[in-house]
Amino acid sequence: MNLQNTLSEKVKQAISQLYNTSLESVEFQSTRKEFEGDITVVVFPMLRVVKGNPVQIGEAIGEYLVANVDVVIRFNVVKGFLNLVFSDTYFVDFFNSVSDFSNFGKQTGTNETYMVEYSSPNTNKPLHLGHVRNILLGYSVAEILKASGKKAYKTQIINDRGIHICKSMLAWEKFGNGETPELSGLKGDKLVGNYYVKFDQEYKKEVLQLMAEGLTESEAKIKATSLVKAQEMLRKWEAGNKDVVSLWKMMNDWVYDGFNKTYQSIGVDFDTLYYESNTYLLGKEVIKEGLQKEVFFQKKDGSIWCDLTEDGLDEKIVQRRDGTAVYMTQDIGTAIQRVKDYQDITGMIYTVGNEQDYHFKVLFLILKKLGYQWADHLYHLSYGMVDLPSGKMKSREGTVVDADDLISDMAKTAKKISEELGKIDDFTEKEKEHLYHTIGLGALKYYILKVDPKKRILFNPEESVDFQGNTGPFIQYTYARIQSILRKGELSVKSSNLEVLHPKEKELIKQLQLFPETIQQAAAQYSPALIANYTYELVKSFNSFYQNVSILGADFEEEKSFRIKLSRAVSDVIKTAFGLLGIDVPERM
RNA sequence: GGGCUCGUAGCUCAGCUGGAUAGAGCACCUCCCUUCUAAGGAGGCGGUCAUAGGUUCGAAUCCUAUCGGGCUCACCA
Repeated sequence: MNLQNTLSEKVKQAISQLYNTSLESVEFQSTRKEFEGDITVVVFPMLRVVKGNPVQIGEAIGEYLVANVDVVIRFNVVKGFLNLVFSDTYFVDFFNSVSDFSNFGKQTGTNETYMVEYSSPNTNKPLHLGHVRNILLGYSVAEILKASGKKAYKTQIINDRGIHICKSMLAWEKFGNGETPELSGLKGDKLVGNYYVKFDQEYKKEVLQLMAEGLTESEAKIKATSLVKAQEMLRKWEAGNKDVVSLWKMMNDWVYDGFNKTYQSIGVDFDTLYYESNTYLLGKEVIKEGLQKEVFFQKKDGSIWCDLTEDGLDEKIVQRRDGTAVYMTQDIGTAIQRVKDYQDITGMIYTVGNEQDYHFKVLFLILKKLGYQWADHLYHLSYGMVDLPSGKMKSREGTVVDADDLISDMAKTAKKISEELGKIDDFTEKEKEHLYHTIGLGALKYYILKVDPKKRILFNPEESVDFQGNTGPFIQYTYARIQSILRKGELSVKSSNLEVLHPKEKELIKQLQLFPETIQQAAAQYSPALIANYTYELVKSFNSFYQNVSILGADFEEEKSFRIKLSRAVSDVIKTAFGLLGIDVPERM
């Protein structure tokens, strides 16, 4: 039982003894820094059951708590706020009770298992900044779930099939002259992406040509030869045409090779993969089943629908009149397939942009109507677009920010700043490159993850490489500084029995105490931002401590030892927290 | 037009289930490197929490309306 629950019980006792009525719950909040105290009881809500002056009630409860709870040593009442002061030994005891902070805050073992889907790119072009936000969010949420005691499978569904890849294939056949990643030295995804662009250029030319010949724009767009050929190619693919399929395999393999390099560079991974080419036909049996269960209904023309008007939504088609599946059908089938593949799944998280909010609302509702228990634990991890100061990113207009370029740019900036500071001149070139990558990536990841996923991000390249204040590198830097302290101050292991703490020490310990709770909250809300902001607060507390009390030069051995241990605890928590965000921390920088 | 979502300092963002005088960072100004990494610290400047109503002891937070930005309303994926 934690202290807050104990206090809550004691306050209820106080109320029943002093006023002879019972209280349902007690409201706590952290004490504002301009007042003395470690936690605050809000008296106002009690006025419903206890008649009287809030200040007097506060005083009475305060006296009761000081008399009956050891850790409460003083109190003061301001208006309706009862501020309680804890003894320093309470904080020392808490600190000593954790022998090792390296896994502090992480829970193990509940029986919940989530499948977290993220990234899920199309295979016709390289990953860009939009994917980066998706990837960072998905990976981080999976890590946070694991830290909160749940099991998580990371997956992605690779959209490897469809007209888009056929376009790249067609352009490669026509203009490629047998170019391969090996021959050209290009990353596979970049190479395939180039042909997609090539296709679009050709296509546009043809459309203009046709319009010059007198067709309307919409006619021309349909009749352009390139497009017709691409559609033909897709039909051949669906029919299993050997040549088309083998070309498709070859080019997709190039792309996977490129994607894997990018994933590796970002530092994310997957436990299992799904390919649309294997899943796009799933779901049709479920439609039959749903018809029987009357979850769906059939219109006169033969098309099949789900009526969601009672739930405030529209009717949604799940099968075309020609009997073919739509996107929704596929998603229904894939969800069910996943639970067949991994039978311990209790819920699923889909990391997909907010333009699909409606789609997922409908999908989840349909799955629920079909009666799957796990349908109650589906979550659309929806996130806003990433815009540039110049406006939206559009792949066709070439205004996208390429993921690989972005990462290397961030590393370059890190290099520039590091070189100016000159603290790592003794590093080897290889060590330096590694560090620049760590810092640049840390800046990028933190910049994106600290923002609430729902909000759109205005990606300002200059700001994202800011290394001061609430940024990844600043936190990494603090971590590195602590490692330096630990290297210099040999740690005497004797336990500390200090009875008096410096206010800054107390502040730090309070901050550390919040970590487990923060992880749980972040997991419940699927919010890496919560972890990011917590870490920043912790670092600020540490810096304030660091600047205001001497660590290595403490007067007594015991004090010195305590402060070094405290610093180590802070760095352990930073490392854990950043691990949840997928950010590495360097030993030196 | 219907639905969803966002609107907090000049800029980028926090603000937990309603609670005390709304918080950080950047930018601008003042101090602090002979001491453990100054990518730092201490302080100052800066707000009608989009607007108007409502709910109550109390609203940035909840409700309603309005304004503004974004997304979405395909037998596309």
